[in-house]
Amino acid sequence: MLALVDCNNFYASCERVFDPKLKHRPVVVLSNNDGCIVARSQEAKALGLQMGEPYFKVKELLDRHKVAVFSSNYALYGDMSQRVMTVLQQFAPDVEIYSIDEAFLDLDGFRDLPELARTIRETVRQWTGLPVSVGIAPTKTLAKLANDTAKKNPGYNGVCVLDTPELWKPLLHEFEVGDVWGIGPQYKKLLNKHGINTALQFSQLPETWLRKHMSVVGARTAKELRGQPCLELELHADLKKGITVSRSFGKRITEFTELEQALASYVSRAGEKLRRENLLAKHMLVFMHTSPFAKDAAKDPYYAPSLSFAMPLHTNYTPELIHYALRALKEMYRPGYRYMKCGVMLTDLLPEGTETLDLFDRRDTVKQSKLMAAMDQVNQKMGTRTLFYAGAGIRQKWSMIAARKSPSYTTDWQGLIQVKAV
DNA sequence: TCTGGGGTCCTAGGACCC
DNA sequence: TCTGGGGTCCTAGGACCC
Repeated sequence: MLALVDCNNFYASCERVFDPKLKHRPVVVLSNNDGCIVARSQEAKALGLQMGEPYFKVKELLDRHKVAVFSSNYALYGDMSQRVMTVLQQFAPDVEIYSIDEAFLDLDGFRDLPELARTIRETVRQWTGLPVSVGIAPTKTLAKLANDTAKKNPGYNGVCVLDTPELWKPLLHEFEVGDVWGIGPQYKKLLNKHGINTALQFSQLPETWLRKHMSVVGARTAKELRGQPCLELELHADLKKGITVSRSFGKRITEFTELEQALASYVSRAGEKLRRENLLAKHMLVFMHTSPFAKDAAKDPYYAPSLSFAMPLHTNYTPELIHYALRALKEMYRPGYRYMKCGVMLTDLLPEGTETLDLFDRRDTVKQSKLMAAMDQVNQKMGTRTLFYAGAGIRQKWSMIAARKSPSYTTDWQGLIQVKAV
């Protein structure tokens, strides 16, 4: 048996932990650049606010209902996530951290699963302040479904155990096929067209049909709904395939030098990520684009070039990465466009020390990694951008908007919560 | 008029996830 | 004026090889 433990409205709940005044107030958290809504408290959902809804479109509604609005604070959410995972690891030896707010637990050999599920839920609540839901079933897909059921139906008190077909079959019959894990909007449309509306109907489709229309992935999902495990618990993350850093700008950019600064700082971030995981990259993709939402396409045309190339040698040395990225940028840049976003993707990754040595490699890689290590250390200790490349710009006029960010209560001394006796 | 077959590697695009 | 960011997996089709 597997458990899926999932934090309820994770980002919104994190904000609430440190500000009790928010307890019964609707809360929403915005994406980068305060662009759209990415998390909603229960009360905010009840107001009809949708996931992914652009902020500017619902601003008035938010004001009217006195909704508490936050820019996203990833330092806070990341730290709270770690706390939750640490608690979960006390309950089971094998835990797969699936995302920032959910984990699968291997419960083989455990007895009285409903009682265990309630204990997990209460302990996380008590030790971190965060509400979670627990779903238990023999496969990941069913555990997801159980979790979803526990979350959406108050009668379950946040816990749902589906350990026999007699328990899950009636639920499958009630469950919308589009809400099944692994079935997105496209497949939902296709399935509905063929008269498949419930998870139960889907789970009974013939293998050949599934393979033909939804590939092996769809066939696996159906099997999992029948209680046949196809997806293993992934206990050790395998080698990363790629690292991407991209951002929308706080305002449109037209100048080459500003693009250069933005790209250089994203590439620096990508370099940090590589080094943190002791990886080297060989391949680079640089991309940029103007707004796809432009009202007047004649005045504000869409332009979205990208350049993908192999670097001569594997590297994680930021100046080298910046060099190739800026060269690509220069090649793609056309004046007269209003750029909205750019980014870099590094692929062909290899753990440090496993790359083949090149006879003609003239780089002093020892010196380079010492320099990078020193820089990373300073930035980790003193805050990001304590040390940075001048090419990334000293005054970043294009940087992101985060007008409503809460303090980083748990990771920054300045953000430490203050309690006053009166 | 008929125009092989099978393998591998790469890329682009489409689907999904949080 | 204002629409996020970072991933994974699968398949089809083209290039190339023998």
